[in-house]
Amino acid sequence: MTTLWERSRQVAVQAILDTAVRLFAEQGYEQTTIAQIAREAGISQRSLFRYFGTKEDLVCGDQEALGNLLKRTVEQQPAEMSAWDALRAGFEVVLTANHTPERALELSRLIFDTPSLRARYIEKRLSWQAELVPVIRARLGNGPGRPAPDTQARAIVATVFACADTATELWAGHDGRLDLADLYDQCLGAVRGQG
Amino acid sequence: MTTLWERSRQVAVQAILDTAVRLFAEQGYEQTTIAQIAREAGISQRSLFRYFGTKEDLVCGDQEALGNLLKRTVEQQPAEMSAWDALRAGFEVVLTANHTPERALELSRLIFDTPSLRARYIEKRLSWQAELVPVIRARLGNGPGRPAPDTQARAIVATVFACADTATELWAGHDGRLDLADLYDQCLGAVRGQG
DNA sequence: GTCCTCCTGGCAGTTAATGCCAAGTAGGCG
DNA sequence: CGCCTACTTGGCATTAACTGCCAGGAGGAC
Repeated sequence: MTTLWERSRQVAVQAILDTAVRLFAEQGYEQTTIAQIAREAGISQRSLFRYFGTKEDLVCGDQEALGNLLKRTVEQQPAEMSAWDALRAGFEVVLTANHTPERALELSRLIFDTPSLRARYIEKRLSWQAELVPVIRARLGNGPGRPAPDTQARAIVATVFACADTATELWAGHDGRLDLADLYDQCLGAVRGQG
Repeated sequence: MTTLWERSRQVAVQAILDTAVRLFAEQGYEQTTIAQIAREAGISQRSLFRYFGTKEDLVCGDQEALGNLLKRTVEQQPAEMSAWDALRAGFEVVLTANHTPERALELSRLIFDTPSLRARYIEKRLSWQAELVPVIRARLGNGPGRPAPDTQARAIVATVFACADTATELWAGHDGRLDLADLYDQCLGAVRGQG
């Protein structure tokens, strides 16, 4: 039940999203105004702000869902798997669940080329990081002479995200011709010594 | 020559900065308007925007200088020093050059607690990263079977910044009672295996 | 049909930020 | 000292992202 509203809402969201991404690609993010997107999507400016709280959410909005997916996937990895491998597995799942590669490439380029978008994107990712820290901490063995588990977990999560980000940037810079998972492994290998 | 203008400019900048930081600490960043800062600092709103291009620059403004300092310091490390050690040395210099610890703590907390500020801070950080990549690449030995130097350099720089950020967040969370350089080493150690 | 609920659109208002122009001030020069 | 030039300052208008408020319309239960 309560389906028609939700369905038309989904349709509206998709129409707005398509319009926005098209306009951003055509004339750039900063040069595109909310008024223009609303006009071309056939919706009022006021309602657009109800669907997407901010202009940046038009690009980074569905990151929320990906964050949850990542967390759930990492949690479900076997307990004997190391923190690094569990995160790697989560990253892999998120990659395949993303969008079509073309769309993902378009969005990645938009984000990496627009400072304010990139900042916003990372801001969202920081909240995933925070949520992942306890999950990773639970997976760490408390070896002797190691830093506090919290510090350790935070550092590991931050590093994994930094490498994922770097890999994505390289991937977008090469127009998606390289394999993203490969790039991720290379980045992590460069950091952890041939990992 | 051209001293009186520069001197009074310095005075004005400092007065604005003090007013702004005080107001931010008192009532929060979002709740403080540019108009209020300008009024209390005895300057017109228009001139305030000439000194500081954006509201966020009132907090993150001098990060620019720190970025340059970091880059120069890393460049000047002996050629035989590893990329990791050179970055570590640069980080150390930046730490001591920062501000008084109290001021640094206050600013760090403000940044970490205010999403838009944190986003802006990361944006600045990303531009340092980009500038540091060629410096680090020049320092990498082209061992066999390694990833492309560019990938390697980007990954290393991103990781170092991720650890520095994590350490700063932990430091601010503990009210500055822990040693920041220690935290940085712990983070990097957790990532690189007892580094 | 009636009522209730939720969504939508318009309108006004706030805030950050930018361009423009007139007025003021420092400093060099006769 | 008086003048001219260079540069700064402040007020005004404007834009763009948001937000609150309120009237009106479209589902859905009875």
